[in-house]
Amino acid sequence: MPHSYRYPRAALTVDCVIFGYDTEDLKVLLIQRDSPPFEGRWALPGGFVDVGEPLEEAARRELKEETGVEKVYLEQLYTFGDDVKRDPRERVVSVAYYALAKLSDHRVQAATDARNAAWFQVADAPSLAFDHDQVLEMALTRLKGKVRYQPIGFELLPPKFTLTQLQRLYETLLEASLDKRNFRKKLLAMGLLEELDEIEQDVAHRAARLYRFDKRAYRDLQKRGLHFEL
Amino acid sequence: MPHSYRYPRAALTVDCVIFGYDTEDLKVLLIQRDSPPFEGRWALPGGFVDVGEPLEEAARRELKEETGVEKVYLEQLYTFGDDVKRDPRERVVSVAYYALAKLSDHRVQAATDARNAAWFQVADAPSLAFDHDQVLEMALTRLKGKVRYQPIGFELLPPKFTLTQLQRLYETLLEASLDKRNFRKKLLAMGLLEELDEIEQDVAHRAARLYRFDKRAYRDLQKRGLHFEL
DNA sequence: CCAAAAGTGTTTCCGATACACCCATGA
DNA sequence: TCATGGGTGTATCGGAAACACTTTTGG
Repeated sequence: MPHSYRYPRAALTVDCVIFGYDTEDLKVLLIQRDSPPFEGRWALPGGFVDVGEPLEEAARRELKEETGVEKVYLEQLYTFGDDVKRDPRERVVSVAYYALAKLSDHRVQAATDARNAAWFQVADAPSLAFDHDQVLEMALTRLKGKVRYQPIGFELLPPKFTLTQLQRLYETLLEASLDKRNFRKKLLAMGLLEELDEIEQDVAHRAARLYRFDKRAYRDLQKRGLHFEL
Repeated sequence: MPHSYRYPRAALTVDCVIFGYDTEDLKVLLIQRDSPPFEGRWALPGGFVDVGEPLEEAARRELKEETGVEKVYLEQLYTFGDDVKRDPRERVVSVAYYALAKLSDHRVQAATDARNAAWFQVADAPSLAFDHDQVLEMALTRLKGKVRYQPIGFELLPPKFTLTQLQRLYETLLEASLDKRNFRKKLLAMGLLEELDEIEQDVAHRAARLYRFDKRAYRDLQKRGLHFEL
């Protein structure tokens, strides 16, 4: 026990809510705890922050160690530290992040690690360890809110996608059905979609054109002070 | 040095960006540091979180101790911990909050405490200690964004205010000039303003009617799933 | 009576919404 | 040839924006 301080200190952790999307449903990646407290319960991936480690780096490290997920969109969500007993062992303050992963890239990883990891439909996720239910709920609220005015939805889709896939994603996130023609008109009018000379493969009907999100155009849009919306 | 841990731990602090509004300008309350590091420099009020203390409680305590401000609207902003050298002494992770204060209630306090405290115009605040410039900037961005879709502007005004005062506040926050008739139409149409049978006093022209923000009506609005906007 | 701000409606315009049919492809 | 989804245009509606003069009050 070599590290001593004048006053007691809280432990500092990071937790990650990793969202994925699966042509139908919004999913979240959970790990099953292999030790107390809450042994056997599902929880958000996360762990202790090293004293010399930037917060976001800690979040990415834990993400990779526990689930194999890397190189994802990651954003700080909220810091949970109002309930001093949220961890039964001692005072733990946790900085929560949420991540958006392209499910296609991360299908296999789930079962590879020492810990048991699995994608759950957000709608029927089990009751989680610690206050992680609350963290998940906040992440979901944030995602649903943010998707309206920032083009983060694209982080959940493969790099090349059809307009119908994009529309389904928005319909899932916004919990609303959208008009196909109006949706296309709006999205294409923004000029943020690059129309590719490719079409989807292996479908049992007319193949749809593929598009790619144009990051450069979005940055230009931002510079001109304009906003993405709906 | 009675408190020992297996691994070294970061120190945990809270910092507060306290905004006030003064019929003209947006202000921020700063304190002058009386000890190193950054002795003499202006900084955001804040300090260490006690191990048994909820985060928000720590923020309110520091706010009161250092500036006398209490009972304000307070909301978590962001947790700063990516730069491991943001405090030159050791690793410090800081949970930042922002507060909205009615300047009228807090005019005197500024100079009362042991530390030197003062309201600065946000536009010409001095360069701050630590990474507090960055914290202030983020708080400002958040305030400007949030004011559009949540009725938090009222927290900056006295309980009874005129429509012109409210409009000036929004013009300041949004950095835009608004049409008087359209502004009034819109705000009154929301039904969130309670029209009082009082008028402002001691003005050298026709006295304006006073209004009060109707919290109950807002809660009802929220329950019906509707949003405040602009 | 003058200065200063309060208060008040209507028209115009643009973006949001509603809506239905033909086309291409693989089975 | 049939089932499945892809792709397309127009008319209507409603809220946002533009816009100027009269009223009240104190000095």
